[in-house]
Amino acid sequence: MAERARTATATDAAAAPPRRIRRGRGAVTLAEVAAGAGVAPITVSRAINNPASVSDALRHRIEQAVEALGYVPNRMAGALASARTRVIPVIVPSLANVVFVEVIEGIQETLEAEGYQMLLGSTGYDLATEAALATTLLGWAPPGMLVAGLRHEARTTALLRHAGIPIVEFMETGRAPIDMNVGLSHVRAGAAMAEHLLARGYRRIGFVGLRLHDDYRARQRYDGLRRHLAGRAAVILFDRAGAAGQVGGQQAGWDALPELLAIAPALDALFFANDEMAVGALLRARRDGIDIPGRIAIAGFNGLPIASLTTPALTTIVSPRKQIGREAAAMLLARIAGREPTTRRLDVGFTLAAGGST
Amino acid sequence: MAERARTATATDAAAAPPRRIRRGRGAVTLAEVAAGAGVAPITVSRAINNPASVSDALRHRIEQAVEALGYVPNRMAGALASARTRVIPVIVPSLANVVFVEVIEGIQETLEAEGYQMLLGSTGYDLATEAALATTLLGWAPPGMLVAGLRHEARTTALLRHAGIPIVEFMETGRAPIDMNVGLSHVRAGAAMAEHLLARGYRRIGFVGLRLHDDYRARQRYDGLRRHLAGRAAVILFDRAGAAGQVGGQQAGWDALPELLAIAPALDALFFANDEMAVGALLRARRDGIDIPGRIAIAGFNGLPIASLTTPALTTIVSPRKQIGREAAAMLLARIAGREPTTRRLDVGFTLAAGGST
DNA sequence: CTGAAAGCGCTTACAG
DNA sequence: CTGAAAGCGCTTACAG
Repeated sequence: MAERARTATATDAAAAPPRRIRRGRGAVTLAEVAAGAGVAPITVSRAINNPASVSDALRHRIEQAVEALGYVPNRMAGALASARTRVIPVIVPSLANVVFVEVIEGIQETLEAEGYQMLLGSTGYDLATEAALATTLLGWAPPGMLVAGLRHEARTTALLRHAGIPIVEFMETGRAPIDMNVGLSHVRAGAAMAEHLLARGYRRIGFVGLRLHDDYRARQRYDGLRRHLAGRAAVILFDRAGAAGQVGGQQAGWDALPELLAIAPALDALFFANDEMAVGALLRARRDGIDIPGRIAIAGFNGLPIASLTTPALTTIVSPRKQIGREAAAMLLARIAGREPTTRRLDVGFTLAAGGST
Repeated sequence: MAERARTATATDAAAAPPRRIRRGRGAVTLAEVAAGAGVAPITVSRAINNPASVSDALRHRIEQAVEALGYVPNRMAGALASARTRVIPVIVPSLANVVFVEVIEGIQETLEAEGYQMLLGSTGYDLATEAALATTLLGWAPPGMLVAGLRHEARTTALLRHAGIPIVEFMETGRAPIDMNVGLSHVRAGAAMAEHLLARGYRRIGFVGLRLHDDYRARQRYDGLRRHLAGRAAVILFDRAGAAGQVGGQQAGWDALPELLAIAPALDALFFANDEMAVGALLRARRDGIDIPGRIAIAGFNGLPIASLTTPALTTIVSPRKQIGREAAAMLLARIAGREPTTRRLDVGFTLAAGGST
């Protein structure tokens, strides 16, 4: 066997176990393994994909040849021939946002357990990029697809709707999904925070976002807040600019606090679009000696671990991010396997964690 | 044209622009587009991949057919036939760590600009998983590959070394790479912090890591610290346990501070393995009224934005993470294009940002 | 500028 | 349990 292996890879000087994988035109092929083991290619294919279907003797010879030649099956050829891939594309707006990363972890975990691989694409919050990405990714003939959000360009929606594969849109609930949906209601989350702030006596409330034009889920939280407060408290919206691709947003919160206090000194509470901004504001308050919540209350959204470590602890809304990922992937896998999931639209809900900051 | 298109997709009831993409056995193929446009398949291929090589008239007819049928090219078939893919695998230990995410952003940015796509794999800090992942990913016959770190199982190293494609190992410098390398010296980073702490008069120094068994780059920083302090200051290593997959590590730093002060009250400085832990310790100190740096100095590693927002500001070592990603991708693309990069081993360095916490 | 033929590296049926 | 033939959906040469 070793003899044959060496012959097959003549350019390899003193090859022992060190394999020679020649990729592109030139990689070790199934046919070469078959020749090495003295069997037909289809038998090698079976030995690899369904070992039980091949006799022990042949399987052993084939395994040796695979080892000796350093054979790595060409997945594209396999996928093309079988019309089956185990790679599932996942489209998210950004990796710079911890929230998506945690959802992705939940997805990855679930997919991996079933032998699927994740192909990650990031749009940079741009719907045109999303459309292009969706097209490219569909070109890999995936068995299903996961996309963040329910809002897309019309062509993206049309493309996915007619792709003939299961699709899960994850993050928020709301409008009708292309196919399936897992998430939470950001409108209700905003309303929940409104209720909390009202209950604690705040009546002049500012909502502070970062590049809200891109972040429509934050806008939904604002909408929920505004509607719930209507007639009961005053609301102001602040849309902060900020470096694109900025990780976190602490700096934005840090910068915002003194400016907003100067512009609107009568405000008694600030609901930030996310915990990073809220933490940045808390840190600024700490440095400048601004009393929280005495001078002004501060709340965030997401429920990041750091929220419970600040002084005072940050009031925030905890979203079950990893669960969203797991449920979305599970729903998709069920449909890929031909099973009908328990539900095609899942609202995972949220919880409000009240801290000392409000 | 529309007439023919409709004929080709007979199952499609009242198809106007809404395409019908039938994937797997059944997707619209290049051949169907060719039939629709009344040309040979190869002409459609050219019209798509090299529009200039086809006459305006034909190109126009083909574009219409593509549009009408909702044709999405099958990338696997294309890649198999041309032995060329534009998908580049990137292997990292974790996405839960901001540091890798930022490197990934740099990579993605650079790859995307050249029309390449990233296939992300995460190992969960497990080298056996890394080996499996590398094998699978090579099966997609990529033109090159990016892998975090210089330490792998022997089989992974052998596999990649003989894959016959350019490989960049990124994050740290040190031992000889499989092919190319971009990163910084974590040993020198540890030594730099040692020098800083010595200069500020600290002589009893603790290094605090989280699951150091997995995080060998943190161990390298500790080694640099220890060696540089040898004979000049006392050093103690604390290896904290912590939930796997924990995002951040603030909780670990929060928990560690009081415990370490109780166990080793004579310590005068703590160098944490990363900024998250250090920030957690700072927040704990804030809550418990522990004077930083009066009672004990605190330093971190990474240079996250939050480091400059704490009170006192956190002393840390800033790693150019996005640059690492950009340089690694650029180096790889150069080699894929047949150009020799300026260098095959790049040390991007680091800077020490001294804050009030030391 | 356009096309007929062969082939990329596998797997699916169909036979034995 | 094993194999010969055909084909997955494209692109590469080679011709005109």
